[in-house]
Amino acid sequence: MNNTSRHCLSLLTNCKTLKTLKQIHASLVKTGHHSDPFFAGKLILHCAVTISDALHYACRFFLHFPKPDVFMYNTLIRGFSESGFPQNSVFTFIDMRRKSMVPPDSFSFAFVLKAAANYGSFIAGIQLHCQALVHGFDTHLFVGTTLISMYGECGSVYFAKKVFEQMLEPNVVAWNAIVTACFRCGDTKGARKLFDMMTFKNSTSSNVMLAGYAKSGEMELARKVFWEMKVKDDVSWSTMIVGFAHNGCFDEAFGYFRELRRLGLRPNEVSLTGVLSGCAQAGAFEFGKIFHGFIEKSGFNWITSVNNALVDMYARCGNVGMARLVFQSMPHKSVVSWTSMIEGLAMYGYAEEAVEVFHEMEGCGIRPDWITFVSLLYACSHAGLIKQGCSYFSRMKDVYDIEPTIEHYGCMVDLYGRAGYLQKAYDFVCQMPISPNVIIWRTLLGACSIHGNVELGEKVKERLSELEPNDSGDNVLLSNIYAVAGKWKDVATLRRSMTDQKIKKSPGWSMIEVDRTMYSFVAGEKSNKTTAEAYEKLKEIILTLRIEGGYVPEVASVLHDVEEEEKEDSVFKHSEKLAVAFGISRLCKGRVIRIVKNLRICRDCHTVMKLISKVYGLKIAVRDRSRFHLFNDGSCSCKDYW
DNA sequence: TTAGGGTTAG
Repeated sequence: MNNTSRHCLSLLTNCKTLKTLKQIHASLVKTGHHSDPFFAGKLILHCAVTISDALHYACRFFLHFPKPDVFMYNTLIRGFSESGFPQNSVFTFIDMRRKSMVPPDSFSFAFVLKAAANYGSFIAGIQLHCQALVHGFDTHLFVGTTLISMYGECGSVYFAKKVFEQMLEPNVVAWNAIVTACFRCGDTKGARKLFDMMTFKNSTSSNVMLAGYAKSGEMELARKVFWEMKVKDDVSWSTMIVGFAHNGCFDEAFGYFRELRRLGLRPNEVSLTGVLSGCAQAGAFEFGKIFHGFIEKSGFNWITSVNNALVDMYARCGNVGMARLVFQSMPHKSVVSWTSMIEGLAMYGYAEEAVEVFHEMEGCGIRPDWITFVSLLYACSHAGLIKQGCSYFSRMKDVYDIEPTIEHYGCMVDLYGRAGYLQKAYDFVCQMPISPNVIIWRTLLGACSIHGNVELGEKVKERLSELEPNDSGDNVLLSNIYAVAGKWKDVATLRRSMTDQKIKKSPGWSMIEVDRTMYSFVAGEKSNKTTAEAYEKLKEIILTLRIEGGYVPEVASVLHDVEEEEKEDSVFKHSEKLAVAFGISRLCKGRVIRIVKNLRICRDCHTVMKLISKVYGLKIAVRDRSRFHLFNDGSCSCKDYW
């Protein structure tokens, strides 16, 4: 290789943007390197794999190339697969064999099988398996392992085991692959059996077990394997931390993170995104801030995934301003960063801002993906932007060629339903090209509950009962619809049938962080000291609100047909009221009160929060199951539309 | 070629 060639190669390797890539391409043409498959292959590799928005450039270049070799084909197959177009990988593989008569090598199979695994296509996978048989690659170590992993992803542990059994001398990687496949297909016992049978294990083998147990929610078994491991690498630690966070064990996640630091080990970006995700789910703002400080100090603040997790954490912990600051200071923003910001703003009802961010994103040349549109439509539905919502729904298909998924349809049902166009929402569901799932019907039932439509509510509940007969939430929603309409007989019948079928209402809980401890309150629970303290404070607050704020309890949605006074008593037990009372009693003045709740906030609690914010001059952030409510000076950021 | 992470409608 001469100096010019070496220079071209180094330019290609360091190229980061499509613009410089085009310049390098031009210089390759000048020097005559462009028709050399080696350089052409490298060029495509960088277009397709390294630079996110340059795949189309790679395709154009590839199509005009006179005789692409197997390396070029493999690169394009890999590029399609890694950029989220797995079907195109398969088409390219077929083209390679049929049109160009280029025989595939082991890499071609490995890449294309990974693509088939990515979109979980068992049919494509089995056809590729046949091809591998024809070319004699099925017992090849690399290809065999990818086949096992593909069958695992496609849910066929039977075929995965068959491939494994036919391998002549499976190495530790193949063993790890078959254990992973068992876990993916839910065969936890099979995975354990194979793990115990392994004569040689590497650190990945144990990490596979940790990940498998963590994904099946078996954290105790994961913990056992973890502490039995002689050498724990950073993947082992991050698997545990993330595993705990995903299984709702936030204290454990934070504990393992602390232990990791106590041992003098440096956490990696995966552990950090894991703990941040834990903070986001739990609403642990103070913890989140500590991790942010650590991230700044230890230089993780240039990593996009860590910043994305920070944006999400701040948004979900009630501080969308900080989420914005982190977002603005990010050195590089991916589609996930933009989507997280849109989603964050949408949760607060700041739909106009969310739409603005979306247009800014388009202006930067970032292509939105299907999740971006879910967030954007969510923003519109939660703020009553019906026209815009409809227009983005069609824009998604017409401009970006993104096929709407059940999630997008769900947003549209919510958009119409929440705004009161119940018949339109119902017709929309009936005309959907995808068959509606429980969530779609539940969204519609929720809308019927907001707008008090008994007739449609009953019709929708019937459909829900066919799909999921024993859901407590659905029964409670219908019961509320009856209660608001004053149909106490129907309420009683429904509640009797719930008792008969042993359907229990899931209790409402709220959490609040005080002095870096998370306190949780459950509706009606009076067993401990903190709850007693909260009840005492709440009594005093309610009295103040009655005198100074003119508060009258809204008890319409209380289930039973009982006396008004009893109904009042029942709404005073709501967990978010207890949490806010506890916050007022314990937190120093001037601090924002942040509450996380598992159910939707009720109308009476919403009123109380608004009044507290005015009478006590406090800012309160309540995250309910679906969105944020920021109470300040007597009003809420949701503009009472939720 | 095997293991860990961020955004997903109610």
